[in-house]
Amino acid sequence: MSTAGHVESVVTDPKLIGERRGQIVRAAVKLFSEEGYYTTTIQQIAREAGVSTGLIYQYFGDKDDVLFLSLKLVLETYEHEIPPRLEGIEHPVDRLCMALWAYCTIVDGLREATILAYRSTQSLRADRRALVKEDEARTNRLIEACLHACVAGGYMRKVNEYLLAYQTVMFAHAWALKNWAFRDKYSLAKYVAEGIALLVEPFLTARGRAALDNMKRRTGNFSHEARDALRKPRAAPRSGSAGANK
Amino acid sequence: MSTAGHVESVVTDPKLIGERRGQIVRAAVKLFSEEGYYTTTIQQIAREAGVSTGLIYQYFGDKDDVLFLSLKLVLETYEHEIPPRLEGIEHPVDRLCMALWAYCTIVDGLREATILAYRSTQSLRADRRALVKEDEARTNRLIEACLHACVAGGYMRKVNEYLLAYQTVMFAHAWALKNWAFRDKYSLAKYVAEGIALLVEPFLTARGRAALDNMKRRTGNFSHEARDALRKPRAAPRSGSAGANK
DNA sequence: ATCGAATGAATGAATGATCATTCAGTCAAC
DNA sequence: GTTGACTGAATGATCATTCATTCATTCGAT
Repeated sequence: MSTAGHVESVVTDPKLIGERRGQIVRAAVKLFSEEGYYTTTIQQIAREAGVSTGLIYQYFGDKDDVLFLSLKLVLETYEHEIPPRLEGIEHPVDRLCMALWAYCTIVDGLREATILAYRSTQSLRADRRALVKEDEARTNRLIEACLHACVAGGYMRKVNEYLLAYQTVMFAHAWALKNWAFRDKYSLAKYVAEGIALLVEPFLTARGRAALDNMKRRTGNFSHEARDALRKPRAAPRSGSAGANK
Repeated sequence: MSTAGHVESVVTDPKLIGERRGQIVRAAVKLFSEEGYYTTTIQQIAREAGVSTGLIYQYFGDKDDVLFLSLKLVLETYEHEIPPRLEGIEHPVDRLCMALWAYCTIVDGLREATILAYRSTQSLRADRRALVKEDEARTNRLIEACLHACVAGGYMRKVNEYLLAYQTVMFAHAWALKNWAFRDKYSLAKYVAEGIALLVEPFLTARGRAALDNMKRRTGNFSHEARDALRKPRAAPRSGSAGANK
C-alpha cells in the first residue's frame, strides 16, 4: 500500500460545506433517478457528491437508508411546494385548478424522481415504506381538501372526493410516468387544461361552471403563469372560514 | 441471443414437455413480482421452475431477456383477456363499462405483476422497452375504441378520447398500485362502480345516461358477474355485425 | 504564543458476499 | 454411439461495507 502519491487533500471550501447529508442525498436522487436504485453504486454517489465512499456511511446507515431519504426528499417537495402556490387564492374552484396546475408543474420538474418513487418504494424496508406512504397520503389530502371546499361551497356536485383526489394525483403522476406518450402530443399547459376538462369541469354545478369560465377568462386558460391573476388584489385574510358566501 | 424464433422447434412433440419457456417465465413472473427484478436470482427462478440454472440460459439470452418475456406475458394478458369479455355485448355504453370492469378484474388478478411492470420496465434494454410500450399502447387503444364508439353513437359528448382512455387505464392500474390505500375502503366491485361514476357517467349524453341506467338495472350495479346479463340473449355467435338495436 | 495530545471528519484500499454466466459432464432416447 | 436436453459446481465481476490511516482542528498546559 502506497499512500504516498495522494496529495489530494480536502480542498473543499470551508465556507460552502453546509449540509453534508443534503449534498449526498441530492447526488443520490440524481443518480437513482437516472439509473435506478440497484444499478447505482455507492461509489458513484460518492463521486457525484464529491466525497469518499466511507463518508457516506458516516451519515447514513446503509444504502437502503440513502434511498429512503432520497424518496422522502421528493415526496416532501410535493407536499411543501403546493400550499405556497395556493396562497392568496380564495375561490375554491380557483384553488382546485391551481392545485392541479401546481402539482403538474412540480411533477414536470421532478419527472425522473417521480418515476423513481414508483420504481423503488418497494425496495425499501417495510417500516420505511410505511413512512413514505404516509407522506403520499398527506399530499393526497391536500387535493382532497380543495375538492371538499368546492363541494361544500356548492360549486361542485357531490362526488367521491377521496377517489377523485386520487385520480387527480394520478393524472399529475401520469405526466411523468407516461411522458413518452404525452410529450409530443401536449405541452404541459395543454395537458393541465385537458386535466381540468376531465377532472374538474364535469363535476361542477352551474355556479361552479360560472366560476371556472370566469377564471379561464382572467388567466387566458393557464397559458401563462396564472398564479398572480387568481390572487386577491390585496387583502390580509389570514383566517378564512370556508363558508361560501354571496 | 435473439429470442426471435417463436415457432422454433425447441420441442415439436406435443407429448414431451412443450412449454419449458412458459414454465420458466411463469416462475419468473411470480418471483419478480414478489421480490423485484434485482433481488431475484436466476438460481431462485430455476428452483421455483424446477429446473437447473444452466437450462435457463438455454432458453433465454440473459436475465434481462427473462424480464422482458415476463413483462410481455403480463401485458399480453391485458391485451388478450379484454376482448373476449366484450364479446357479444353490443351497446357501446355497456361495452365501455364492461371494458373497465374487465380491466380492473384482470389487474386484480395480476396485482403484483402490474406493479412489476411499473417497477421494472426501465431496467430493460432500450429496444425491448420500446416493445413493451407498444404493447401498452395497444391495450390503451382498446379502451379508446370503446370510448369512441360511445361518442360516435351519440351516447357520450365529445371528449378527449385519448386522455380519457389513459385515465381509465390509470384507474385500473391504481387498483394495483395503490391497493394498500383502497383495500379496506372498497371491494373491487365497489371500486369499479365508483370508476364508472368518475370516468363514464359525467360524460354521457341524456341518451347515454338512459343506457347506463338500464344497464345498472339489469346487472344490479355489477354486484355479480355482469357479463352474461349484458350479452345479447342469443344470436349468431360468430359472424357479421348484427345491427345494434335499441 | 507554542506545543503536543485528543478529537473526529474524511479517505479509499481491502474484504467478503452475492450473483450472473459458463462449461465440462451426465443421461436418455434413438 | 451420437445427439441434445439437462445439470450444477466453478468462475469472475461487481459492489456494499469496513477500517486502518491521514489531516485539520481544538485546547490545556506551559
